[in-house]
Amino acid sequence: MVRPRFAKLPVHQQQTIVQAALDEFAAHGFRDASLNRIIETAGISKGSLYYYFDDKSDLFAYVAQAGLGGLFEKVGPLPPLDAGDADTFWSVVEDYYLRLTRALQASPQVAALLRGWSAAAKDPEFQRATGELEEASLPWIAQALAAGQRVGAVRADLPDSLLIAVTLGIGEAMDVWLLAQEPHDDALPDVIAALVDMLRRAVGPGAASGAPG
Amino acid sequence: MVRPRFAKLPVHQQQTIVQAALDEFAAHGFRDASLNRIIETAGISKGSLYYYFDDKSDLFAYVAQAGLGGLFEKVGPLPPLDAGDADTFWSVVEDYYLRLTRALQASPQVAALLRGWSAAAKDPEFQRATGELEEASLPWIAQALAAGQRVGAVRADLPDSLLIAVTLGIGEAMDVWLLAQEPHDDALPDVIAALVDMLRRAVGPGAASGAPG
DNA sequence: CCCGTGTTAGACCACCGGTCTAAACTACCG
DNA sequence: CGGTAGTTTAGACCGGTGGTCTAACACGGG
Repeated sequence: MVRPRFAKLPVHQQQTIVQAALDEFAAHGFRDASLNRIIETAGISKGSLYYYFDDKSDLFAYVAQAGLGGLFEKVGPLPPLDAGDADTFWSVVEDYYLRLTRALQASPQVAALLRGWSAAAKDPEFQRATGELEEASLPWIAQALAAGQRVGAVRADLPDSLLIAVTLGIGEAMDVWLLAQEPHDDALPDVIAALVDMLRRAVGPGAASGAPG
Repeated sequence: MVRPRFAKLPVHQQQTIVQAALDEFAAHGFRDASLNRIIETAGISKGSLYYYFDDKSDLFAYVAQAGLGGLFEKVGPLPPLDAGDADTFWSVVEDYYLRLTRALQASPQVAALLRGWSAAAKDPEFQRATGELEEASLPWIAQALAAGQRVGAVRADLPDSLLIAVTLGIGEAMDVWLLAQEPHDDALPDVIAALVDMLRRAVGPGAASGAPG
């Protein structure tokens, strides 16, 4: 995190570097991205890169943060989730998820970046750098679930950590599956609805099981 | 796949190599495992290793196959899933999942191996070597889902690929969460029941949603 | 002019997975 | 027993990686 220096660079040079890194990370993922290729594309030396960034993870974190920032700027903030009843909660989730998906489809490089993220997320050194981002998103999801519980849209009979884990797991499965599909834009709302409904079934209240607990 | 040669080695030397590789892969995952450390631990030269195995992935595939073989030997084969009704299907799944989890808890190294597997599964070169194993397990899950659909235990209104993706996602989330918990062995059945119930809610038939489609 | 500070270039390091060749070992055959 | 063909081993070597370090450069102020 030596980025104060980086901010003092001329903007177009910042953009050159960030763009080169984004290209490389999006194309090859975190681990297979090559710093040598990045500096070659950006036209800077290795010394300069390490003058502005701590290491590879730091660079990735910066690029990812920039990408995510642009994304959420387009999507807008998440509306309050506990303003209505359970149905409202889930329709807000569905709507927001749809907008997020559309934004991601419009920014395929950012989407590729995030895909590579989950692929490398187990790397401990990688976690250290992106920890802030993940710590920012994990309570985010915890808060959403808590809001859901407040309006009776999310079950409260299981540990929070389990609900979070399953939500993340389903979310990742959805993302992977969505990315593998061709984007039939007109069919997307129905698909998203089905996906969110699956999540609702899993983490919503009410039993689907016929077997006695 | 040069392993015919490997089979001709004295058994204890095979074990030495496989054990060294298992230790390394379990400790560091696929990508961060070092062949140099493996050959140092096993006391062989790099030339020898590459005389018996094509490359890193090949070695991993062999070790993983051995580990999985031992695991399923302990757990036994999956009972037929389409012999009864929907409740039977899900109770068989639950029972088998419980046994698998217990076996994994008894073989933490194999568990670590599998964890590292899913982490590196996106690596294309890695896929090539473990392709046989994955191709053996992926239709496995597809067949299980198909059997569930036959007895009305699994919904049929969504694409198979989506059901598979979500099942895998929930499964991985369960695994991750289970691994993060201390193994209270007596509470495990209830936990597994809750997890399988979540899966059943998501991919089972019947609507949990109150919102109109 | 000179100096100090901020910046850059790129040689260098240890390590990686993988290749290759020459030596060593083994086994068979005359 | 000697020679030889085939198998196995050792480890130097290759291009690449992320990361370090130092010497040079640019440049503003006294």
